[in-house]
Amino acid sequence: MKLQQLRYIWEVSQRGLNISATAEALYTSQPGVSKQIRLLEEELGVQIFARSGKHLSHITPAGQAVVEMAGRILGEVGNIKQVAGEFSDQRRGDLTIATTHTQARYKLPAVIKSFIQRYPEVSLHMHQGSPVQIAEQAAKGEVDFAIATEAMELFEDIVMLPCYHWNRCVVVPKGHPLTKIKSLTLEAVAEHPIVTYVLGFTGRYLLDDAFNDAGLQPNIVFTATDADVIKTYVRAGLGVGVVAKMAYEPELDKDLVALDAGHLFASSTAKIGLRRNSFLRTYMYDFIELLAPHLTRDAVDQAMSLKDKQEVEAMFKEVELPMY
Amino acid sequence: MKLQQLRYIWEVSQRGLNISATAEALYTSQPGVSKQIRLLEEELGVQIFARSGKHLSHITPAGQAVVEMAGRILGEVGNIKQVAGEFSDQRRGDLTIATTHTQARYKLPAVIKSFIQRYPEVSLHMHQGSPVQIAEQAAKGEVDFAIATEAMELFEDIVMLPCYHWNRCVVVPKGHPLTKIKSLTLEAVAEHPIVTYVLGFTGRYLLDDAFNDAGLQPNIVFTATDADVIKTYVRAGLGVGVVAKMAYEPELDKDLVALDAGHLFASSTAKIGLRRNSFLRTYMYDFIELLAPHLTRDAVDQAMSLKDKQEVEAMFKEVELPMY
DNA sequence: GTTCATTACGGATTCCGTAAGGATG
DNA sequence: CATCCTTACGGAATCCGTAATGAAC
Repeated sequence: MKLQQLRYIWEVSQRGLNISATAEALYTSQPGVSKQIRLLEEELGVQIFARSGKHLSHITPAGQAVVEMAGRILGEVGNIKQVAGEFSDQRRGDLTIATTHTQARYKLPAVIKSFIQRYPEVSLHMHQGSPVQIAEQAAKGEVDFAIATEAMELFEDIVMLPCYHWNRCVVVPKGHPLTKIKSLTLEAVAEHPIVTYVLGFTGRYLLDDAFNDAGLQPNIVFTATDADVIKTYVRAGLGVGVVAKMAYEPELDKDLVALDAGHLFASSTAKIGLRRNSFLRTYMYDFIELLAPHLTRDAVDQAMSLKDKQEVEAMFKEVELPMY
Repeated sequence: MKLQQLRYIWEVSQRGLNISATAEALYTSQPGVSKQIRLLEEELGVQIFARSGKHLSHITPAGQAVVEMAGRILGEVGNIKQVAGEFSDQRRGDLTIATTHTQARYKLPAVIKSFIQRYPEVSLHMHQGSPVQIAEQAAKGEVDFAIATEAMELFEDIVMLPCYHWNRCVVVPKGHPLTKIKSLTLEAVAEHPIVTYVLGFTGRYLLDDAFNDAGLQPNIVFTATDADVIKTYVRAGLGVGVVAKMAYEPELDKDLVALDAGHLFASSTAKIGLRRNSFLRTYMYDFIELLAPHLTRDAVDQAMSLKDKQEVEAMFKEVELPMY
């Protein structure tokens, strides 16, 4: 049995049982992968993948179990490398973060600026994607962190730590009728066409909930995955925008007015997702603490050692998170 | 990084940092081991073992962490093999048990007889040793089970499941003065020279405790690690024997008399020790259940998933174990 | 002086990539 | 017919064992 064979079956299982795609992703030849898998199956005396003719059709029950254990092994191998890196040079290494537009664009720049000042030799990689993609990458160990507001609860292997709350504002062009009202209400907002996030992004569902609960049927004329696009269409006069408050930048958005809507919608919580049982480098702990000062090294370690998500939630129940 | 390299550093760390001994134990050449370790260290960029000249002097902190993770990886590799064996043929495989003389000689024969009837194709290996050796073998994964009365609590990675209680009897030659008393007391026993187990074996410490608590100073003239030897010296007239009740065999020991001493000493509990996180074959579950009927597959799985020994103890608190 | 780890080197094995073949949908 | 897995084969890299060297206790 070889580590590479385990890596092959793991990757194949993660890529829809496609050996060709796996070989390409691992920068090797496809017959090589095919052969090593076969060798492993022979050594173990069980089929891992069921073939229909020359195509892989599904994973056998035995394969299911083996692949799962292979995943754990590969995780530990990654940990060994991390530990080795940590001991060989505290200041060097890689940090790979997957996050959504909202975080990448409005919240993370400041954090990253501090971080690269402190760790100039760590090479930083950012992956942007949808909440589901992000969480998946973290669950598979492709990235060190996932930072998002939603979807991370879908993966069992992820520990989610709450970072901060945030809420929304309504952005309108200067002089818009809504700027004339003294206190903003859902009813007032619902009278105008609305431009906001796509479902599954940036807490969109909380917005729908609020209107539903108030018995209102808002006219959502346009949805986008990020606030930059939304603001563009608000400028074009398509409607009023509902975006994260932190997406309003006074400097750049002088032509728009932001009306606080924190009292209209339930607040969302941005979380950082870490793969369970992963070893964290010192600079990773420091990054987390820069992002969310209450997440000290000790707090992170403690949360990672808990068994289920409910215990983690309970652990942070009393903590006062900042609101943006 | 290769699995063999991990196996090498793991074995070296377990064998007092002796590469030669490790190479021999793994049936390979010592320069080969030396080289692979060096290659791994180069790849990881950290020293795992500190050298003083040409001797390994100690494990570095980094090495400590790496070796620990290597151990987990090797454990999972073993599990993969077990799973594969389970799926390829339910009836074939290996079962390796480490146990003490008392269990091997008096309790296990019946269990094993049933077992080999049910699983004639499983090849059975028994390792006999001291309680500490046994527990260590189980902790390292060298054997599937450890069965003993003591010492297993010393290893963090072992889950101990209580199997049955047992207590002691006093064996004397026919016609011995003790056979004349109507109810046996500690005081009566203490008046004679005693032959019993050595410390660390078969609950010897409970025997000392009982005499101490009664303020008695017994005259222990001979100790052995097993009851066969003890009985031999009782026959020779050296003294009265204190042995496990199950060690008295009416058929074979017709020349001796066993006097029940269950009321004089606290009872001991024989336990089976399993390595945490290990995958068990179906026949292993069946073996355990033959040994201790209350340890069903579900009960074992449940106990294995518990975090610490105290929880396991609590789980079996209410269970009535047989007494031998 | 014995034990023990490293270096050097040659043979065998293993691994990997290219090219060709056959099955599937 | 395009996709995809398997087999076949040759070159390269790796691994392993023997022998020799050198340091430590």
